[in-house]
Amino acid sequence: MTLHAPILDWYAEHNRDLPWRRQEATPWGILVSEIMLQQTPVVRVLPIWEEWLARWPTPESLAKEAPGEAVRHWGRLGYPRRALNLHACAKAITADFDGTVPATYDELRTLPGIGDYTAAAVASFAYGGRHVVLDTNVRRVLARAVRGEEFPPTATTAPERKLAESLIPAVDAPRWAVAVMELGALICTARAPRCADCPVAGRCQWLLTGKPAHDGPPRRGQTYAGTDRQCRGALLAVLRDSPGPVPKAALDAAWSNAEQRERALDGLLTDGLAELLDDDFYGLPT
DNA sequence: TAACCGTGGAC
DNA sequence: TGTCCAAGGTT
Repeated sequence: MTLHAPILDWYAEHNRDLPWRRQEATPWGILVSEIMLQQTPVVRVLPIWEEWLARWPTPESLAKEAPGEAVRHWGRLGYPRRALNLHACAKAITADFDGTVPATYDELRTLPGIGDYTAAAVASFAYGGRHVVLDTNVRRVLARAVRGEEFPPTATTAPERKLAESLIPAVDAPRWAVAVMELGALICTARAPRCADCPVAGRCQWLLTGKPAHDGPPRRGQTYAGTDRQCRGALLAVLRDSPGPVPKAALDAAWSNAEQRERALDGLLTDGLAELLDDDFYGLPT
């Protein structure tokens, strides 16, 4: 009934050669990758990660920069507060950890923007720690293979955590974690799983019971067009694409709905993603 | 707890 | 074409 050997064997043959998985990857590079990968596909992260590590190869090098530079080079990766978080991580690592990315889960959790998953991932992948690494891929694989359900619960539950904990092998826990994640990313996908290519198809409870459809509450999909988020993105793009501060009129031209525009701008200022400078000019945080 | 926080590709 | 979703975190 064990899933380990088939999944580990499958991973050995089919894993992607991602730069943050290579031997020469540093803990800092791995931390940067994990934050960039939050809710963001690998293919979009790759070029930004390469540029980022070339520009800021250490926490100290990023800590010297204005936070706005981190936001600028974040480009269009999305959720730009992650760029601020990464900059704040760099400053905290430099000030409190002597420039070295901390190795323990608890220390990592003290850093901004690092929650349960990211702390476990960095402690595992950068330092070889033994942790429950529970991301959306792992949750989906376990939901299907073990629980026989198409999708995991909306929020992570104690039984899920307990199950994942029980499956961590005695040796090389990080390899197991990355292998299950990779299986979820490449084979056991959300939309159209490639069960024909799955190494545990013969022991997947969901497949063996006829792939029953998800019967829980509908998975809420949020529209994006016309939302405050889209408006914030449009305003921030103006700031990001300008080498210096821009007049308020430049922001006004980027979004027609004035009420929404002002609300979004206030949000950006509150979040520290933008600053009001002299003469009604706005810019990235300095 | 559920809403909020960007963006673009796949279907 | 619009919907779904991608290595989550914070409030």
